[in-house]
Amino acid sequence: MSYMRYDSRLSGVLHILLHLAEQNGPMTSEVLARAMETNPVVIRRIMAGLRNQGYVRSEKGHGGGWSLARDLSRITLRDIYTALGSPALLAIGNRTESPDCLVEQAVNTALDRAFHDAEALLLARFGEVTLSMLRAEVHDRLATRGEPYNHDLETVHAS
Amino acid sequence: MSYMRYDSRLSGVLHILLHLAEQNGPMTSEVLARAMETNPVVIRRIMAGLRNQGYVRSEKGHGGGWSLARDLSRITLRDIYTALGSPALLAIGNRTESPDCLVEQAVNTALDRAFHDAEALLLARFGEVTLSMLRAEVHDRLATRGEPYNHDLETVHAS
DNA sequence: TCTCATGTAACTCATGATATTACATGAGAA
DNA sequence: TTCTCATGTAATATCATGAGTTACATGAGA
Repeated sequence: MSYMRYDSRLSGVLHILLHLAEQNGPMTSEVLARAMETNPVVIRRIMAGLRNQGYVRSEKGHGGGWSLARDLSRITLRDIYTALGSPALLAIGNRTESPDCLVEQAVNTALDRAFHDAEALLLARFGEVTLSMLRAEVHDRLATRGEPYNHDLETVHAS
Repeated sequence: MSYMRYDSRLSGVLHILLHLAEQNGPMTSEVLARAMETNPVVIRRIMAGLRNQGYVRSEKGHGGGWSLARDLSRITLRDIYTALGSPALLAIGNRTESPDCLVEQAVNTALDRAFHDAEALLLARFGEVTLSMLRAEVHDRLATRGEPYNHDLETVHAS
């Protein structure tokens, strides 16, 4: 498997949650991992965080797996981002935290302003979008295409 | 040396350029590397890019080193960012580029909008700030403090 | 009690950024 | 000319991190 230069967990988790929403029963880490082309343990690790925040449920044993614990209209992208532990948003930053050098202080101040505003913008955008909006968009696209309804994860993500 | 979780080259280079501006003659990679707590070769690699874009000059031999090749008022943070090869700004991104799955398409579209706007904001901010503005800020801070003038890199960055 | 599924610790592996080594090139001083 | 200083750059090594993997424990249902 090739490695990402950036963190794609948010993208991956949203994908999983939307598939769960179109599903009757729970889905196993095994199945989700195949679809996401990763390892079941990785799925469990990520989903464990969401479960602790009350977004999903997990059940052991026969017929067990992962399912949604809350209505999609009450979950924003920002909620999920936070539930993932608020990973770093920016790939660039200052060389040092609180330098003695005045020159460096000036550089840091200028860059920090820009960094802070960009992060605030991202978070604000994330906060405006609920998962139910994304689901609606999926249904719109399906309707536009006029294709038969198929949300089945195994079929869609067949390798 | 401890490692950064993000790219701090922009921050480092700006710092170097502002110190060069307060300097009479050229400064060697050796001296700059000590101040930036890195290796002279790293300095040369980074500065080589800036030289090719016409922002700095390098001279070999006795009395050689790095010096500015353009007025600070004609260099924006964005210029330097670009000269560094426009490194990635965001630390998060989509799992896949152009997925077949409609659900993933919807997720990507939503996230991409936010990502794009945040990047545009950052670049716009970078474009508004010239290095001469930063130098002015340094001088303001010095004046406010009422301290004696000292831009000497070796002194300020004494370990 | 057997199987399935999650829970989690421990470990391995791949990658990319940075650092280091080594040597070539060119400029000025002696 | 020759010595020293400084950049130019290829090749290599190091290190932090994220992701993947293995192994085994726990608990639920058939």
